[in-house]
Amino acid sequence: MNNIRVFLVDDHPVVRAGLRAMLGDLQGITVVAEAADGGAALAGLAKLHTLGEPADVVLMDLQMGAGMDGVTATGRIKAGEAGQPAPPVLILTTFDSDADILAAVEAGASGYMLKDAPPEQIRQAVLSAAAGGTALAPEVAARLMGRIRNPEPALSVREIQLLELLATGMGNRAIAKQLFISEATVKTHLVHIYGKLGVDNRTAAIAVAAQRRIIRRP
Amino acid sequence: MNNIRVFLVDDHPVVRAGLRAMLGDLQGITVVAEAADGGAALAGLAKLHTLGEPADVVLMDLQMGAGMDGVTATGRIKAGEAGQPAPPVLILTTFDSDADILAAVEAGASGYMLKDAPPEQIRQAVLSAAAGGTALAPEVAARLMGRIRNPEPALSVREIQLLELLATGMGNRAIAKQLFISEATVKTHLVHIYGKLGVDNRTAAIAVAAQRRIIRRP
DNA sequence: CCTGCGATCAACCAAAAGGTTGATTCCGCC
DNA sequence: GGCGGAATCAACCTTTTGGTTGATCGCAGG
Repeated sequence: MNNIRVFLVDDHPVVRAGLRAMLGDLQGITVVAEAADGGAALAGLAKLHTLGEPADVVLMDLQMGAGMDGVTATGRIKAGEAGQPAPPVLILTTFDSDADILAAVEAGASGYMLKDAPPEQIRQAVLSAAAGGTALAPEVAARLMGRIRNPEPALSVREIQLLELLATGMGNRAIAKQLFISEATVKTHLVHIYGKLGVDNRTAAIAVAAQRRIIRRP
Repeated sequence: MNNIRVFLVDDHPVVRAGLRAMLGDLQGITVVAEAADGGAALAGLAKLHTLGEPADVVLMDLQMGAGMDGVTATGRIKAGEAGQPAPPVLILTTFDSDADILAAVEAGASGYMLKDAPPEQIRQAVLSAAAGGTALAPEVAARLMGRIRNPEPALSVREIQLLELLATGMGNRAIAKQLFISEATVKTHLVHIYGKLGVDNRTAAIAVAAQRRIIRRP
């Protein structure tokens, strides 16, 4: 059986319709179900599973809130159901910030594509993911390559996390609470961040991080 | 002739496909052309015009860069070609910041819808725009109402100037030097800015200002 | 002409952020 | 098994910001 069964997850009906139209026309690919958010996606996946018709690939939009959870949760299905491997998750999103990419890869996504990619690229990514491979948009791949090549200040995941909260205007105290750590630790992280970004205050850190696309700005 | 001729403008092939599928099914609506950016859109509109088959509605995504220009430019067609009215422009975007909405309305858009709106709402908006009416997404309408009820204090030119330097990560001392004023004055301005933006520190001010598009971010 | 507002500055105090030193724990790696 | 890096926290100190009060100047509008 070489018909690839795709599960769409995106909160925009327009985008779902687009993907459906775009992928549905292609022979060998069938869109078997859709969901508007992470919760519905998990329910849908479970249902398909019990029907004995599991999806082969999950195509998921990455939103700040529930998106990431979706990936990790999908991964957890794998752990729970021993014999049945979880479908690979292919992220399809608008932004290409380091923070997003790293988070997605770390959460176990097997691909990261941008929404403005040409249809053919998206199709290829789906095929590749279904075959157990990985698929990165050229822009994303380039960014990752750059990260490894440049011994440039490699920020840790935690530090990027911090940076993101920083950019929302939160004070050290608020950040500490949010991350369940002490203010002292926040300050330590900040000192490290400043050092790595070659900067000496939080505002400049945000400016540099945003410019280097370490964090996203909508 | 009651067949509505729609022109799609969106840089995401996925979204264009979605809209095409979503609107094309509906009787009385035909998607006659598409474009990926403002420039191509203008060229396409002109071409349709010379063919004697002008579009009735332009459905346009609003991107930071060229999107807004597209609306104004479309408006300019109207001014140029005396007898031929320009097609109404319906904005369809992801974000609903005050600045975006205001800018769109000011530029002459005849509608502002959000991409996560249900298909039916989008169809209604297209029909309404084609009929010469306006269409606002409920969320957008609510936001506008809120603005009228309690208008946000406008920042002075000087204050925006400050904000811009602020966003580069400069300290008060540096800003003072740059603007040839004293640190005291910088602080005074900042206090005013914080008040107007409803914020209490510089980082949050930048976040809000950026979100409201009060300052640029490349 | 007077009122209001933007821009400018000063002095002062409280709070937050920045910087340093040092210490602990938990990893992964050679 | 030890080495180094990431993450965590504490105590202490300096600098920067934030917040307040009050004052001067110039210009636009009623």
